[in-house]
Amino acid sequence: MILSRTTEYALSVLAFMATRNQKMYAAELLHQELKIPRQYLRRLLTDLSKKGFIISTRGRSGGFVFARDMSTINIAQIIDALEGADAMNTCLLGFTACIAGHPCAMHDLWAESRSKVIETLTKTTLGDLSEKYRKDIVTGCL
Amino acid sequence: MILSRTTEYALSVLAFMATRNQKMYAAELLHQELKIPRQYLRRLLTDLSKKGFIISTRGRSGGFVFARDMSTINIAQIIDALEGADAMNTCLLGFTACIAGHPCAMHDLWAESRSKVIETLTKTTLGDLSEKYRKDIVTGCL
DNA sequence: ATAAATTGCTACCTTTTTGTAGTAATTAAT
DNA sequence: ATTAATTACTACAAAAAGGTAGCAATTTAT
Ligand code: FES
Ligand code: FES
Repeated sequence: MILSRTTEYALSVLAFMATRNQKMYAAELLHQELKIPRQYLRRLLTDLSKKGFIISTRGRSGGFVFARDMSTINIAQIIDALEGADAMNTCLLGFTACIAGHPCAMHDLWAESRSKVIETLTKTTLGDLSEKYRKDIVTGCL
Repeated sequence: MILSRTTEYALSVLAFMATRNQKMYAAELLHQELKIPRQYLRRLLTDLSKKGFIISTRGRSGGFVFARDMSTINIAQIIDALEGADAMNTCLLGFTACIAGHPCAMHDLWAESRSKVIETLTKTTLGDLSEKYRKDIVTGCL
């Protein structure tokens, strides 16, 4: 399962904004480009602005802009903001705590894989995605 | 989020059965040991037996036994059976397909991390967990 | 001023996931 | 045979996630 649909939406939106070289994005545009349900997306965008990733401006010609430089926003931060700080630090076998001092039978192997994933997500910023897009490395839907 | 609660329950149950050296396990025992809601667990156990991981026997002194040798059941198989075959092969940005020929901006990095996780989960069997437990490497709840 | 284009908010609806209750079927012990 | 211990099944309830609708507030263009 990995991520909730809402989190995927958030990543999708922010990655889209990062790769297109446009200052402001209206919800309606994002809705049309990314096919995320209109009203649900509106709520998500408000949420993302409350969480400090983007800034909203109301009124005609309003929309959403990044709140800080894209290179300071990494993927792990976005996931954490939407799924809760340590949604990734859970025990694979579903025990309440996943701590090295009290490991389940999967702990060592799992903790290692997991930390690699987190490392990758942490070192990748929206700025990196932007660069990739400009270098035409990406041919997909985004 | 990573796994649904139900999948965690399944892993927890099967890992428990693998580590204790007992032939048959009644639902009631598993419920008490693992604190999984009684009726929900019952349904899950029936499901796991339909999926070929365990075999159920009804009646007095009935319960659940492994359907095949523990060393032939790996963690990835269990996850796949509960979450759907390629729940792990999704695009991190939520696009419908995640295929190398049509990559999104996250694809390369993500695909690499992901395949390492899958490799770990695939090469770890319930037999491995059992051994670990017997070597007292595990001190946790399991 | 007025209208148009936008976000903010609230209330509701639908679907999926998780959890509960009760009854039927099966087996073993007595 | 009867009872006790177990799984199987069905239907429902509660909670969480995802989605919809409509109106209020704000800003810009005219
Ligand atoms: S305790 Fe289970 S993965 Fe860490
Ligand atoms: S296409 Fe997005 S991760 Fe593969």
